[in-house]
Amino acid sequence: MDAFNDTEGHAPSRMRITISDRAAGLRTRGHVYAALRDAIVTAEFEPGQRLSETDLAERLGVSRTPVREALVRLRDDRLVEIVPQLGTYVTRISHAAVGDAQFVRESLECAAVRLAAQKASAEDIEALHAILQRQVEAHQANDVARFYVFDDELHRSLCDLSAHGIAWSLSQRASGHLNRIRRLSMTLPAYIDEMIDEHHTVVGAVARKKASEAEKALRKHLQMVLSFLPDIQRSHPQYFES
Amino acid sequence: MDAFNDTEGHAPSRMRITISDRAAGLRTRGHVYAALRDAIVTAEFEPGQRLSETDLAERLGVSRTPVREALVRLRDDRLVEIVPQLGTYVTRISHAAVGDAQFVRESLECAAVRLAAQKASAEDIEALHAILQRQVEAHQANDVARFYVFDDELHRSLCDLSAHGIAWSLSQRASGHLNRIRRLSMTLPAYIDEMIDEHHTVVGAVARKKASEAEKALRKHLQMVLSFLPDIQRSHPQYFES
DNA sequence: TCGCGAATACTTGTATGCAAGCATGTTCGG
DNA sequence: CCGAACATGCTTGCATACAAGTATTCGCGA
Repeated sequence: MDAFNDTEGHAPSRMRITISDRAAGLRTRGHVYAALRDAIVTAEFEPGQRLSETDLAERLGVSRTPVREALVRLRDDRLVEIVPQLGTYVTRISHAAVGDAQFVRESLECAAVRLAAQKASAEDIEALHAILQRQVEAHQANDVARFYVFDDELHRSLCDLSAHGIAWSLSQRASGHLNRIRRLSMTLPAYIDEMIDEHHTVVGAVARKKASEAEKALRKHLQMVLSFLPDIQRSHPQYFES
Repeated sequence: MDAFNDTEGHAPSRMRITISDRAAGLRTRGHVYAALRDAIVTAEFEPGQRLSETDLAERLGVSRTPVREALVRLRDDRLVEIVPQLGTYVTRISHAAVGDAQFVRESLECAAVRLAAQKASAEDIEALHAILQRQVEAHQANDVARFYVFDDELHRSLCDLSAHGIAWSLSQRASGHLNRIRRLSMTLPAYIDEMIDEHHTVVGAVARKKASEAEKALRKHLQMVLSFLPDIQRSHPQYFES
């Protein structure tokens, strides 16, 4: 469960880890993985960019060993490609990888929301509405970053309610390519109102314990991310492969 | 995609890697991960057993570095628990982990089989039937190991037909606890006839392009593994936690 | 004989050194 | 002037050494 918890740092998205951080907490490995993943997902490390273990180790103030372990995990996430004796590269966004991530996310989260609709208690529904409310406030404050924080929190809560929190862990772990698109599209907040509507639809269906309705609404909602793809590919063609 | 390909060695399940293997292929890392995972899933390394990086490195004829990387991946698989400055332990089988694995497998494979039913060509169906045939022959020859090899092959083929081979990769990656139960139950071949029947039902539904039927049949089939759980827990109570 | 303390032998986490291989730049030859 | 071969500097893969911490065990004292 906490296999992925390390990675979703809501941290201020800074990649340079201060010496004090290292001295204080000794969980350097988790920090390195989180920092690198965040840097890749936010496109601070651009798709296609070449990474150097030595360089990363220096910039992070650690040795190559924890950097290597983090890169191996990121390879499992399909976010980097390690070519022996040649180099490590940030993967370019591919339609196949995006499609796979979308498939995994739909499969797991839709299955989870069905269970959530069956199991959710009144307090659970209350908590979901609270998250929705805070997300609306973030939108009104024009705070896009916070908006997406609560977006994640809502989806995670839905998975947790299914009693299979692993759905969210695996979904996030597999959604590296999708999240890159999502982050890149943060400058295109055209559909935000629509997203909020869809969130209300999903939570409403869960509250009324309509599993199939909730699944259908969530699936439609998840597929909206894909609508960003053409725009992103147009504005950042060098980030995509072939 | 090949992130997990390393691990599913149909290899003769031997854990000691010969020197020649090491000198010849330089993919020691994949070998180490595959060997350790196989040893855990086959209960050669028993649940609860303490592992030592140094010991494993000696037995495998490599250094601690590739062993460590393999153990980190196995930690993501929830097959080992690494306690800093204390030791690395093979996780005991827990109902929660089994339930999570079952949830993931059902979600991904059932979603995949729906797509498979829609996309499968005549040749694809033919290939599926061929696998079924060979599995029946393995059963008639009383070769339980081969039976399970073709079982995996069938499930993998169904996922591949969905054009999302990642479904099988992630499913297997997440099914460590389930596979341990399956391996332990290889001495209880009571339901094998039933399994074959269910396989035919699934493939038949796919052939007739009945997505919902295929999904329903596959779900029922997947849930049968859980019926092994009480027996296994009775015969190996020390493998389970709490 | 029992109890407590200190030393020891382990563990993992990290850092560093060495080996093998590829790419590029430079230099020498035609 | 152009081309090819060689040397250099980079990369990752692996091995090893050091550091920090814990459990156990052995020895000593009451």
